[in-house]
Amino acid sequence: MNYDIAKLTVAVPTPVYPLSSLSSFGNELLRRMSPADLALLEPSLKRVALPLRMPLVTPDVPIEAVYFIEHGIASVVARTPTGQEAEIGFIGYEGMAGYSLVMDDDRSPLACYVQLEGEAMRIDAACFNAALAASPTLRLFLLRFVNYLQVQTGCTALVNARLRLAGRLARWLLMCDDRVVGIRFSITHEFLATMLGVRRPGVTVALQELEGLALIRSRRGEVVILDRPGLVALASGGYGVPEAEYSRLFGELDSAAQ
Amino acid sequence: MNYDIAKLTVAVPTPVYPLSSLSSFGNELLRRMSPADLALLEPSLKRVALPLRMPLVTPDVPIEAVYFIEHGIASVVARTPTGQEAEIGFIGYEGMAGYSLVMDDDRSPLACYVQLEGEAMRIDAACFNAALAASPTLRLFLLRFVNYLQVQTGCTALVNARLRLAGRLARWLLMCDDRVVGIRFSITHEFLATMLGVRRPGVTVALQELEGLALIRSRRGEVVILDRPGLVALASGGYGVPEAEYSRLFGELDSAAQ
DNA sequence: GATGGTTGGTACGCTTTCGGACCAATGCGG
DNA sequence: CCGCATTGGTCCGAAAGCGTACCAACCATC
Repeated sequence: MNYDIAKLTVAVPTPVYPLSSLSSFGNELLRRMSPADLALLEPSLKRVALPLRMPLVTPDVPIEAVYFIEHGIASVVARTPTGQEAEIGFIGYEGMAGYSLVMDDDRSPLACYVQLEGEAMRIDAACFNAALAASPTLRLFLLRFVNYLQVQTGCTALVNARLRLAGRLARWLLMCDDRVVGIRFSITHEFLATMLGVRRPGVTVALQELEGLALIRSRRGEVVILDRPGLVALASGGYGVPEAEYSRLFGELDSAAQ
Repeated sequence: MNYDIAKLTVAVPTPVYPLSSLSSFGNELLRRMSPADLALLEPSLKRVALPLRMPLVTPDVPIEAVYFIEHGIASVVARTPTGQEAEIGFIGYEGMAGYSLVMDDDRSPLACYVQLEGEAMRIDAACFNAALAASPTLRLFLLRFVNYLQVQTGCTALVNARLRLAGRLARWLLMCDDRVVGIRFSITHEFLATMLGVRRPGVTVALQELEGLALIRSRRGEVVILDRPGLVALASGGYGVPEAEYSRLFGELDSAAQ
């Protein structure tokens, strides 16, 4: 476990908005939306656990609920009919799963499931849609996240086409590090191979390469980030664009706030 | 030249809506939006030529105008700071360039430019934003296209990770074929290499492979599709998901209507 | 502390793709 | 009709990654 559950229940700093005594959320979208929009959602939000591999969106099935992630990581995944899959979106406490509803659709051909266990604020699709219908500003606000995710997915397509495995792996580790408390996280080679769309032994070798450069430290089922700038350099431009986009759209992430 | 300019000026079938005498558009979004929403946009729409390589969206620069493509093809392209690029979105008469405005953003880190010359209905960003502000239904309608494009980009990321060059090339040719009148189009190997993010000689070899399977016929600066089902099979699942998504969101494309 | 499932490390030959270079064919403009 | 830029075809060695297989290390459980 690489985050502190206890932290979720401790006191938070002085509220800025009247409502914020109720809005001690780890999720950046909930933290940053207007108090009025948050008030619309809040009665229907329920804190739920996100166990490993829990499906949040099932392909071509109506979306049951939206999840504002508090911590942990969910991946948006595309699959070929033959069962090959690759990660095309990476969502942590800065985002939400089930974003298709924001675009007035009720389902998606892409899957989304939990990759690093955590917690989320869950809201039923019906309640969420009602809030969207009631507040144009809520939809516009959440569309910024959709916009960001589109950029992120585009960059994933770019690095998949252009970068070698070590570079793609470095990017993935950086994105994971951005969304996790602390500098280490639990992850298996097998899992990384599925996400990156490569062979498992390839991941082993690539991790060794990164470890040889003293950028990470790799243990059984665990990776420790040692040198972020080094990883960014190795990702050779594949990391940074979506992150800058998020900052532009939402302001800087306060990583200490998580 | 692989489309018929003259066709743009000939009479169209009997209108369904009162407005449709004015709405003889090749663009599917303009054809399918509600008459009221079309009426909002129509006074500001201007038919413009899309010469090869014309930039429609410049990265990190405010979007000047939205282009509803009548024919021809625009590509959304992601670039690394080092200048490597790859195509992450493919837009023809079924879509629009400058879609970031629909998500209430005024710019994008992704470039968009013309890859196959054609024509578009252009509308100034300010006019377009005014129409969006005036009509919630217009935004919801165009969000379906954003949704579709997100799926398409995701599939691009998937095939870039999983498919070999011949498969990715087959997918690209199919997508091109879907958006072009006739079974042939003008394209250089160099250009395809840039789009797919590979070496130019690699494209030459892959095209020969497809030609050897009698799926296409390749001439200098031109490709002819001979066997669509064969290409779909070779793309091994990489083609079809976004296309089905478009049909679900907008109904079947009437390719004869173009 | 034996057992068995999970996870990680390694090896092998093979295919794909790369990077670079070079030349041939094409077709346009003078 | 010639010259030249564009485009396409080919070749080379090298690197990356694949598919497969096998074994070692680790860990939970009994």
